[in-house]
Amino acid sequence: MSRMKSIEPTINADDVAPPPRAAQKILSVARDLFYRQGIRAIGVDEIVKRAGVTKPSLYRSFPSKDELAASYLRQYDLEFWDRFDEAVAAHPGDPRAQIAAFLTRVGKRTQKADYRGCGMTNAAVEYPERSHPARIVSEANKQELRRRLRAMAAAMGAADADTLGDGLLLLIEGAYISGQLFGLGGPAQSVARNADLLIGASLKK
Amino acid sequence: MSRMKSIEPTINADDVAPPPRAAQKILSVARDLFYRQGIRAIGVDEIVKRAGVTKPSLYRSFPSKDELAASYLRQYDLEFWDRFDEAVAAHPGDPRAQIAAFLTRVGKRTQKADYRGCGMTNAAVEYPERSHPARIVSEANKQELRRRLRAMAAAMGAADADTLGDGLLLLIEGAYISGQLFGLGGPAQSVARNADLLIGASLKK
DNA sequence: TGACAATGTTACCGATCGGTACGTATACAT
DNA sequence: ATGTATACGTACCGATCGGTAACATTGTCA
Repeated sequence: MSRMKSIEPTINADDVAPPPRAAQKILSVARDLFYRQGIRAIGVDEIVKRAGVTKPSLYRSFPSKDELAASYLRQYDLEFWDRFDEAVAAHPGDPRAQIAAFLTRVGKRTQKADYRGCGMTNAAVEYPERSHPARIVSEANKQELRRRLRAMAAAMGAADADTLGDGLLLLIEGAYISGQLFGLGGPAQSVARNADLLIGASLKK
Repeated sequence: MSRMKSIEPTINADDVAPPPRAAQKILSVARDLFYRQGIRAIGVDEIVKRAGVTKPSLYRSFPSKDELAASYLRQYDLEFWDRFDEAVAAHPGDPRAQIAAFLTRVGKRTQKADYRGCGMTNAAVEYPERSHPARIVSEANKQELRRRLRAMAAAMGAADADTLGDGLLLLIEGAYISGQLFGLGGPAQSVARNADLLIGASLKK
């Protein structure tokens, strides 16, 4: 009720977005809290408090907390593939360089102070049940990542493309976890170098 | 520390400080539930119910749920190094074979139906706060693992031992996570093969 | 047997969990 | 103005969270 700042003369001309303003704010806050603290660690009360809204607003835009978590991960999925495709686009037709570019960036990100790993991976750890909405999004993302890594390994001319693709996936997941386990100076900073060594050892002679 | 399992029916000569029977049962049940479902997902009520005891029994043996979780991880730590040292002892003086033996077993375990990854790693994901009792145990375990892997890499004669040791750690953590993310047929089954390729590529020529 | 300590039990605490019934404020078309 | 639809807020729900006070039972010694 202390919303006395109606200095604005008429209606806001810029905010023409049809989806409820509250939903966007809620998702934005939830994304931040879920990633940094974990999904189970954050209650809906804290989300709505920090978003400056109330609970019914949350439940009008999202059917449940679990679905809100799934929405957070769907957004995370989009941003993940943006980053991935950015590395791919930077080196057309050169999958080895594409991997190197992607992993160099991953390695750098893991060295940042507030790094908390991969939101997808973390969610899967928090929710082992296969049917959980958040986990379904997470599993789909990882399946697709595996598919693409194997395809890139094949394009590199690996002797055993599936094994190399899976090896790269193991290194990536290891970097995500190690990045949040060890802080600065952790093993994750060497992920690009190790991946390149593994690739070199996996190509057809 | 009186590690003899005496069969004497008389007084317990070895077990000088008899840990309460209830405490053992509680820890056993907690270990199972924490590992399979996650620590945050399990309440103390469920633990005591399944253990056939009541809550005060739990809180007389453990100061808090967080400390119970830490105790679970301390036990996990012991069993982990048992498995690790078993692989080491199987191939004296041959660190490359030791790693191969350990990772072959890890790869096999990840293919079991109820595999839920590494309890240490999972706990660290669940509790990002550095000061949490469970996370402290987890971090110590991982630091030690890193130290030993780097030492083994050096013993193998790696060109860059620290990088290889860290690469092996990334593969291992990746296997833990991938094992629970993808079920059967996941990337984790190739961890030993990929590790061997990486080792081969990292030795001094 | 009696004394004592360890262990187990009943019943309860305040706080927080995810979720909802229901009334209110605002915008726009008629 | 008035109807109508939509967005938002107040107040509350039962269940469960981790944790505890007070009491009953048990086993082990002298």
